[in-house]
Amino acid sequence: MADYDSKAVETKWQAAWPTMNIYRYDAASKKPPYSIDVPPRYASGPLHAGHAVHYTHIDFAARYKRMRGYNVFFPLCFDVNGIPIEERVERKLGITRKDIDRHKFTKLCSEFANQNIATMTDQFIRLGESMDPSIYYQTDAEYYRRITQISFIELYKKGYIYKGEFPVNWCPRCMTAMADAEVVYSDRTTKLNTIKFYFTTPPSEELMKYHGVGHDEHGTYLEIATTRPEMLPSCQIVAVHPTDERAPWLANCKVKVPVFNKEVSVVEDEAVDPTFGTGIVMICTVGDKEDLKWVFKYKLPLTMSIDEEGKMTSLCGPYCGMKIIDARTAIINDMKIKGLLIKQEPLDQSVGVCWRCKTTVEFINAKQWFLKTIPFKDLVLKASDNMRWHPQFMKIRLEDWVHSLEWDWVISRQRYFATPIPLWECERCSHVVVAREEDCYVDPTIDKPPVASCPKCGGKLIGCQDVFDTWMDSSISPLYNTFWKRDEKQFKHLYPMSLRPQAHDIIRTWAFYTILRCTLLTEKPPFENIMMGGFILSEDGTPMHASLGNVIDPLKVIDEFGADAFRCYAASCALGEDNPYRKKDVVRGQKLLRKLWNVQQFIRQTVPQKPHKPTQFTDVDLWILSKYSQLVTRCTDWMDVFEYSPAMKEVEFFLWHEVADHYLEMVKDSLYHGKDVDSTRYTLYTIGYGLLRLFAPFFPHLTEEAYQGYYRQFEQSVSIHVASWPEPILVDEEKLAAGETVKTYIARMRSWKSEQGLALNAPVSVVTTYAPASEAERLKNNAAVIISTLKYPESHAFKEGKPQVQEVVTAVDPVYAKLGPLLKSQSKPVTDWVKAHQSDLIAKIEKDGDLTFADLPGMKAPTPDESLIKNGFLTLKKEIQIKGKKGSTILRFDDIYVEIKKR
RNA sequence: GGGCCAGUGGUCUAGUGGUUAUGACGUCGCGCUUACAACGCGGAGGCCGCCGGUUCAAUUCCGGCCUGGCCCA
Repeated sequence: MADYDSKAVETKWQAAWPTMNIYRYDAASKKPPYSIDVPPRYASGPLHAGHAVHYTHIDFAARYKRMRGYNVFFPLCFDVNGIPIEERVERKLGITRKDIDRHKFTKLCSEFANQNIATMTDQFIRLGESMDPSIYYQTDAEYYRRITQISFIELYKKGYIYKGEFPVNWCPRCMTAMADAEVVYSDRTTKLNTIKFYFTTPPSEELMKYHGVGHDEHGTYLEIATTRPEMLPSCQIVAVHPTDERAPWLANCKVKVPVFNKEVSVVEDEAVDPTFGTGIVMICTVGDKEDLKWVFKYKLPLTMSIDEEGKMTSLCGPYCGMKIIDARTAIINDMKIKGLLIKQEPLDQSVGVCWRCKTTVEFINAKQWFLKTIPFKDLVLKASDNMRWHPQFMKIRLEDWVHSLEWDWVISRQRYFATPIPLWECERCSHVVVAREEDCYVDPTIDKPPVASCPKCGGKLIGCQDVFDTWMDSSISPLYNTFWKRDEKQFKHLYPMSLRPQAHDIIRTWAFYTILRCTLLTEKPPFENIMMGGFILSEDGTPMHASLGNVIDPLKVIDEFGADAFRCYAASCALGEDNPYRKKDVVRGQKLLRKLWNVQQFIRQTVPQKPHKPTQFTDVDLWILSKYSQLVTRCTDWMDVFEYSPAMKEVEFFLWHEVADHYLEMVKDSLYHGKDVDSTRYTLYTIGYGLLRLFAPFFPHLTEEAYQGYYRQFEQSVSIHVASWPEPILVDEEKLAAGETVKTYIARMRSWKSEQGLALNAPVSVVTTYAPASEAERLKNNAAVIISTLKYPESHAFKEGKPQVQEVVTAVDPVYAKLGPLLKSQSKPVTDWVKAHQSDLIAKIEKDGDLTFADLPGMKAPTPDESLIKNGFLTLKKEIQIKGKKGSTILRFDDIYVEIKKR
């Protein structure tokens, strides 16, 4: 029979499945829905191994639920808005978005994304994903953006949207706002300048004894260290830590900003680092993110000393119009001349820079649109409590994030390639006119407002130039998927969705925003289960980065080993944990596939027709059917909680060891000689078909090939992927025990034969097997199987008891688990004494047969007469020292003795 | 600096309050046996990250530290 050819088989079924309609969500179906809120893949480039693993995990869930009888909703989808795509396009064409027409630029972005979508769609197919293209969406399409806009309008009507001023990250060279994600950090050395802030009224004399306070001919001053002296014009406040020894004297004092002579107060604040500089900090609008927090906390005016071009503003008096770095030099020089500079020292710091041009990022104040978030913390937390998190601990991350939120969500971006904000503003009075829901999708940079002029003052309405943050699109995926605002019946049927799968790095974004927005709009949490994938690292345990050249291309792996083998690696990744790429698990997959294929070949060859249920079963058949039933139960439990690694491991172990190594060897001879074939063929068919279905979510290609090539002719389902998930059949405890005894007996004899250089089926002249009563009974009942498997002579006999051998006790071992709880602190001296007096104890046992606590000196025995060996406080190690009859060899394992005629 | 997760034979990994720790890949030895030599049988290989604490008993529970990952400052 031919070897398994993964490449040919995978290609074949990947081509056939789309025509078979087996992965379709059927809106008319009576089956319960199982809806998956698939992460719309971001269209900036092809998938890497990490994405491939995540989507494969989702596919496991989809395939499993399909087999469990659900009408599975598993859309193919892509996320196509936003800055990273804009930037890829700019880089590719060597332009900035401002160089060409706005709408031409977005068209280029669209084309770029669509190419990536085509590539990724092909990748999904080659991975064996069962996504449904009939419910396809991409977030930049008008049908999707329409829903984004409607969801915004609904929230606007509820009063949750407002316009406010907010500083944004700004690159003065590229002249653009940017998301935090675009800011990278760079280490550089700068100068820390300690400068004088004079008190406007003389402070308490007692303050003079502390550090950081000085006096000269101009008065008393505070020493403040700063790396940004050019920010002095926007200095609003000075802060000291509340536990600082100077704080009681300093709080509420007034000091004068050097050079600019502006009066500011001193406040106490926990966030001040008392060990940095002089322990006193000046707070400006806005130097860095820490300043921003203070700005909000103290409600400081958002005056800006730097403009959009990175030049000093009119606030800066004589320095107005200078570049930042020139202004810094000039101010330092002026302070030196006026004696305001105490010292300059070098300082290593990490600054935010533009990822593209490495210019230091500044904060620029701009009018922005916000969605209220702070008032809804409890709403989000409650919604998350009503979802099942897998793994559970990931919920903590969401909770930490929600608790740490300090301001509302800025949803506007000064960008092009995203969903337009559907509103117009009056040129004259700033009155806002929002689009009508029925008009969406609208683009206010092109489309006319719903009213000709401002309803308030009659002024001209200007279309909003801003666009939405991309998370505004992706965080309504559950609403888009469930036909919200389009088909009320489907929406009621599908919402909340059954499962949100995602990675843990976007809990604070995708998970948080989705829960927030969907709950605000529907008053119900958006999903019932949330499954968190971990991070896939490179083979050496470091993160994959294009720049490090350690990115794993899943297609290369598939070319070499096949998609099913790659999926084996994916299944071996524990949920929620970071996993390095493990080639060995792909190799393991390849081996496992081959084994599964070969076992299926064996069944196919020995079971020509679907067998009827026999009236009588052999013991080993009942044994393997019981094991199989237990396996089905355990595996189902794992699948239900998205734990694919142990699920597959259990099935793998059963296939390879219980079935292939033991069961098949036991039944081969009977099959070849036509004994008990009804029982065995039925059993083989049952576990063969069952195993194939248990493996189907993991290895969709091989299982389909094996199904179509054999089981299909006897079964109803057009594909194994719509066959029903196996059910347990029977668990017979007595046969389970009997089967284990037989299996172990055969395995031991088999290893012995192998050690002797004998093949498993080489004849061996075993005369008698002795075993304790219960085991002898079980072995005797299965004598035929044992004799035929191990090739014993027909004359071999199973006997109860022991042969005539001499047994010697070689060691007495304490049983810690029994002795410890009884003796507590006495257990160590006792066990040590036992170990030290082996020969005495052995002699006593040989004389009396057992020991009691009274035999162990130096201890207070709670029950002095208790038999220690009989009651399991001590165990004995024994050895056979003399053979039995002449010309025989005795083998022993546990209490079983096997007498073999010497050759 | 903070939150969460992980640290177990060469590599990767499972798991447990009971002293003899699971499996895979690799490696070594032996063996072609009518599904499978890409297979079978066997072997070697571990102070379960480090330091303390709780306990009769800790790889497991607690605290601290170190290293790596994700997120946030």
